[in-house]
Amino acid sequence: MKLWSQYFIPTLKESPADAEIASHKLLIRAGLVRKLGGGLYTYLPLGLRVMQKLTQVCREEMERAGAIEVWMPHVHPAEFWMQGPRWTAAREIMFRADSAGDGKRGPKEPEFVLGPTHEEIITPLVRAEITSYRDLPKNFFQIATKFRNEIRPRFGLMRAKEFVMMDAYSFDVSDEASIKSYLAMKAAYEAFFRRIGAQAIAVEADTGVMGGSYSHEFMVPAEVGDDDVIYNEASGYAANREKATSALVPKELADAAPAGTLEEFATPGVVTIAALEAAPYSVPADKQFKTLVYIGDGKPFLVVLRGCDELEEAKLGTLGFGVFRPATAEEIEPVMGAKPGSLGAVRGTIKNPGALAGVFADHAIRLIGNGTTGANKDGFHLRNVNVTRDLAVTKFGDFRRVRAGEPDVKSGQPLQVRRGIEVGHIFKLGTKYSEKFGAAYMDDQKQNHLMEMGCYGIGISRTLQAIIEQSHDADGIVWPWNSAPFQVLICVLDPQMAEAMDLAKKLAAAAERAGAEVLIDDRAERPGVKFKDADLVGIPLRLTIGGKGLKEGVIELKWRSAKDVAKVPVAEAEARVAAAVAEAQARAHANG
RNA sequence: CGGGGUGUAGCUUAGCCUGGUAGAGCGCCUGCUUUGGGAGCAGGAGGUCGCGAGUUCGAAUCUCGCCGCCCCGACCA
Repeated sequence: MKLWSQYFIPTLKESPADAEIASHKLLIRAGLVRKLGGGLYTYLPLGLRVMQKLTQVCREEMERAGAIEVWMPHVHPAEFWMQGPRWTAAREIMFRADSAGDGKRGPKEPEFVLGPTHEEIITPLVRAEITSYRDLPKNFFQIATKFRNEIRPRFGLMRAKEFVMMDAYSFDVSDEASIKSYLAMKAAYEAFFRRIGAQAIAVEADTGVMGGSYSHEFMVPAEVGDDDVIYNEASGYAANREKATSALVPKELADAAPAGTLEEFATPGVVTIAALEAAPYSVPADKQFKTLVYIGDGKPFLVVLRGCDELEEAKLGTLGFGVFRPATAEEIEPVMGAKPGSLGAVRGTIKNPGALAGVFADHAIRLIGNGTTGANKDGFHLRNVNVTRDLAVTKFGDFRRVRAGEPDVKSGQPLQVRRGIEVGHIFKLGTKYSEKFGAAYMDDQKQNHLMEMGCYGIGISRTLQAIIEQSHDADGIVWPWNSAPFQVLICVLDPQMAEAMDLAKKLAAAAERAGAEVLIDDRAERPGVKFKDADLVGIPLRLTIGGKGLKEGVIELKWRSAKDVAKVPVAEAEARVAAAVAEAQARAHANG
């Protein structure tokens, strides 16, 4: 039991100017956190209590799923990362942790980095400690601070430079066993989000810089989310924007027979899809080929899409390049023979085809049949371009961005799009890291094999804010029972009345015996202030003890999530409070 | 890193265009009154106007540079 007057809950009437979204404003106004700098926050007592709640539920669910808790350093010798498979890609987001001196001691390359995640640390550990199939499977997790030098921290805790994450790493003897671990974690995640009262859904996701074979993201639907979820409610299909695909191109699509002769025509000044759509050319965007030049690991490659489609850059990750980026105009001309706007992938028109690492075409261009593309000659295009006959395609793939309304691959019904906050992510990694670090085990036939890995993350601090985003009203936060910093708030309107305070303490004890945590508002404030703060802070169950009520022999019982107020006779109050707590716990247990 | 915005008391801000005493509300302190949905009156403390140059007799205000913060884009839990 805590007394508000002795505790520290600095609430604010007005929102700070730098908060835009509801959950960010409420985090500050309800006194949960304070900002130190961009993406850096101090957790005040109330914020810390919520964090501890989430952490504990997370720990319980991980352990229930068979994972084992460890604690790894946050300062990593950089050589672990240099030995790993993603140093080039990951180093930009890592803080370096050299001496804070004036640079005389500081080497050019970092000696230490702050850990953004821990694959590079856990894999060498397991390599050294586990060598027999008898010791597998193993799944290690920790709940700790992560450091990422985010280019743009956002929305309070939503994307911070320093944040709390649960990260877990599974090691298995085989692909099948690894899938089992993966599914166990997926179930544990679902249990975790259910218990803390967050509505999170699992969606198929891209593996990104993590590498590996497949993954799911856990998304909390919210308008302010950073990610688009593409889904169809009926079929159950759900994927994030980077991964989403559709049945736009039928599987059995027969390529049209070549039609017409390849023909060059002058298009002076035309360098955009839109300009070619306009008169006098009038070529619809879905009959144009869009040719993009990228640089992958230093070598240029082409991506061909329909003129009406957008490239989903993340999908280029499937091509196997370590890093890739759009080519500059200066890089393009020597390879292609023309400036951007007149490019094409027609055989024989590319100036220096030998320089290319490949020509990758989106499946959807097969829908074009007879189309138009750049001639690799400034001011000229080619018409009657046929995919199979004319284009120098190395490989077809899915590179386009899916749009709402396209047919779902599962049901053929239209796909929908909504925004979401990514609160968790699970990856089946395969042997990407175990191979790099030599994490192998010996089987019962004395054969050595690489371990099959998985890695799993939950953004605990981000989840905290996502809950607020999902559960608030005009007056403040509405905490789910299991996430609340306290479950019961006792508002004593006349704290100078000994009778009122005595009753408050008795009720607090009853609520505590029933398993709740109690905060008593004993401040010498007017009732209006206390009620406003109570709504703002959002503790699920509020008991009000006032001089007026006591004269009538009643106290009030009110749920934060409901409007109605129940008057309870003082004589029955202890029993009623205990029953209310028990009921809330049962409800929280049943549906989160 | 590119684009846009912004910086005045602990918080929210006015003043800046058109240079001349830095103002309000909330919060805080003292007193009196009030006491069931962010009270009233009276008194008070609190400011290098983000930092640095420049223009000027004089700069919160005009000019230049830097920095912080916020929003949009790429990345992520």
